[in-house]
Amino acid sequence: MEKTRKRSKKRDAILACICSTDTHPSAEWVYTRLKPQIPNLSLGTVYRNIHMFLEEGTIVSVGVVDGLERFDGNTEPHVHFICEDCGAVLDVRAIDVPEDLNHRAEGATGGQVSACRLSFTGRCRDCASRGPGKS
Amino acid sequence: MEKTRKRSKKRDAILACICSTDTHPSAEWVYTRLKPQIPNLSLGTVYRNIHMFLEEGTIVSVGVVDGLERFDGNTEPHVHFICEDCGAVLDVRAIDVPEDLNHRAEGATGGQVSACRLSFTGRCRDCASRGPGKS
DNA sequence: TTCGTTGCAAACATTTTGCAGTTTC
DNA sequence: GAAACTGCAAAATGTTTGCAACGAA
Repeated sequence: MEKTRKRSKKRDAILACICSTDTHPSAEWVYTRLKPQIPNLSLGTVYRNIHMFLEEGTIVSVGVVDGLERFDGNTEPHVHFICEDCGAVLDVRAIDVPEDLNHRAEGATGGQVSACRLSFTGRCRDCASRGPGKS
Repeated sequence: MEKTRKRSKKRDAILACICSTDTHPSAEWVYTRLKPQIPNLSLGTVYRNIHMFLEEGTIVSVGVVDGLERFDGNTEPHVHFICEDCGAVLDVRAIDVPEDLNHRAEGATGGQVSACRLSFTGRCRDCASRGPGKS
């Protein structure tokens, strides 16, 4: 018994919001951004829909940064840079994920690989240029 | 004014616990494992010390899996496999992180790279062999 | 004796969930 | 009209923190 899915304006808006930014937003970010346009939006709805998108593969999780899970509407495998200072998540287009890596990982582990994540952590250019101030 | 650090048996035990396993444990896992030997250990202490180890670079974070942050006493850069089914985090020794990647990332982003993380997600061998049952 | 460390419990922050009302088909 | 979707608030979860007692230097 499959669960039929109905359309909803809020769902459309949430997905559009995630896909129209390169900030790799968190649920709260999406909520805050949509709230002015959709005053009766609730945070629970954002979480519920994001979870749906993840399940169906429409979006992807970039991981948890400073306690907040971050998402990406770009489901193509690509490399990320995560700033430890400001929490920014940036795409690194100059480096790409080696093609055969997933297969090699399956061979090495004997498991099934569904995704590969390659990311760097450090201080982004803006934070680095603000001087060596640690935090 | 530097903060001098005093020795503590609990701290030693926590670090030893993390370094003596390849399960990439969570704070709670460490707590549960040490509790029988150290009955008056408290979870807050585990968190506090883990945070200390992270700061000084004695251990490393592997990321958040199923809402739990996981740690690794092996600070050498290496590849991980994360099972979506059972939450296991495994080392993938057959694949290694390309050497010059951090430098290339710095060049590409203009920032300072402190670490690189390469990980696969999927179903581990044990879970995969249990048949295609989704969850 | 000094100051870092700890237990304990309360505080926090993020995410999930139950339910009653609303929207979509 | 049935079933999915949503707002709301309460609950659940993982982590942090304040404070008084404790332990190492």
